[in-house]
Amino acid sequence: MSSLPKPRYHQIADELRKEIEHGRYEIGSLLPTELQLCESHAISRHTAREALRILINDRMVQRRQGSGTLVIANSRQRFNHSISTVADLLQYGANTRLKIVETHKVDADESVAALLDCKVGTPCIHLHGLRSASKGEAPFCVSDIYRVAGRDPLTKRLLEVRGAVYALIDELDIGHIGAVEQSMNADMVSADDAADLGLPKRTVCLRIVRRYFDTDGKLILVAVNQHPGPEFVYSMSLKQSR
Amino acid sequence: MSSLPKPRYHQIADELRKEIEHGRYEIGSLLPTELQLCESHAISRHTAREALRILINDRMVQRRQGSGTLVIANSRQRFNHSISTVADLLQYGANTRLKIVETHKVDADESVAALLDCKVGTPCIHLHGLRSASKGEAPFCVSDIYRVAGRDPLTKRLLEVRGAVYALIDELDIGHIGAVEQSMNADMVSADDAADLGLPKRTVCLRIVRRYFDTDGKLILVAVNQHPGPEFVYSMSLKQSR
DNA sequence: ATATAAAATATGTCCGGACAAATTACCACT
DNA sequence: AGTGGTAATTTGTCCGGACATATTTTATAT
Repeated sequence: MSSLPKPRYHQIADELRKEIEHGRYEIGSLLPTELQLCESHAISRHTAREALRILINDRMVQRRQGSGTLVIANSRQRFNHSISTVADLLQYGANTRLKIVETHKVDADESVAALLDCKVGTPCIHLHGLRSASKGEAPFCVSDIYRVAGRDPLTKRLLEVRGAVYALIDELDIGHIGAVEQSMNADMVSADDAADLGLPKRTVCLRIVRRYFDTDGKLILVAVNQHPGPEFVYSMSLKQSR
Repeated sequence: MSSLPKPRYHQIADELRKEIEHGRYEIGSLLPTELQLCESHAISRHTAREALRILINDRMVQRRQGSGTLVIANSRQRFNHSISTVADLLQYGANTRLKIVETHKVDADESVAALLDCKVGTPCIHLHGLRSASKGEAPFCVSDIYRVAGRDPLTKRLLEVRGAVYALIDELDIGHIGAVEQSMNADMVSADDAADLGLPKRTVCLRIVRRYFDTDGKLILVAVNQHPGPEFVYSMSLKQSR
């Protein structure tokens, strides 16, 4: 399927990236000019610019008219080292109580399709729950869990979930988690969720989306957690990299 | 200063973005083809493609060969903010432009005292600024920087800051950063800050508070960054611990 | 009515050109 | 040595063209 060679500009970008990573071009130094790249690689100026644009998108270089292409990082600025681990995350999950309120199959609308990286209309399962510190305590978080539906045992188990779970990943034998991608943004709690939590309608929340991947990098499920109010603070320490 | 007209492709991207935001093109629908844009705006195919590329970078559209340009979001999805080491943070700072709007001495009230871990009434300095991707672009973040005032050279340098800085830590010779503590919560943008950013009053924001410590663990300064809107997403990867 | 093949459509890759704008380098003058 | 002006260099904007590739639509066959 992808037996075709990469586009030329991709190859050149990869080459330049490697050279930067291996110290041929240090941070603060200039890459070859467009014209030099055209000459050294027998390409058009357009192709040279496309290659450099990839490095801009990687946040490895900055370009300035009249000046040149400055190296500002020596590796792709994409996903970076964790500041926490999957084990930490699983421990957090085990220390709180998730009450599953609703479970059903849905056909993915745009937002669910975006979460699960699948096509609109794909059959999915959706678990809706409330998380609290322990039984009897007021919930502090609304959780929505999504997975592409299949005929696999895990989908079946998720559809059968009732009541409270403490360690979702463990109790449902979800399998070995290879990695988790986590993203956060601020938004408003939806009207339904505000009602579930006994909150006014226009309540801000910190929304944390976690995508769980297995050891082969395949997406297992996505969990969307909404923590209402400015009082919920997510803290972490950044280490000095060495 | 920026009396020059914007490049044509920027204008067309802005126009298309507004049309998407106002519902002319719904999520899931197709934008005009390249050829249609060329005809309706009397531009070359190259310029049409540059305009659409801006919308790709905004994460508002996806393009597929043979198919067209699909709307996937109805507002700008601001770039992912992925920081997990001190070096990442310094790099991020160098890649964006902080325009210092206001600098003055204050006596710490309760909230500033809590930030700086000092007593109420302690003399402090406060820098207020706006952060944007580059000169001429709309600010996407309000920054407030605090430090306990002393007779030290750094306090003096901070009080003398004017205009734009790109790498605050480096340009002001702030010294060696040993660690950074970072916390996040969701809140509302203050009325003053909303006005600075040209936003409605009741706009949610992701507030990120960073406390910078030197290598001896002493607090250097605190920066409070407010990123308005649900479009700003902070992401990170969690690794499986070994 | 359904399946398959062919044609049309829409974006992707890559070439070339020209002029504009910003920065750097160089030179002349004080 | 410092300053100002000019020229050279480098990237940015925008035009045009051609062919390749992927998707959608249409036509044809069963």
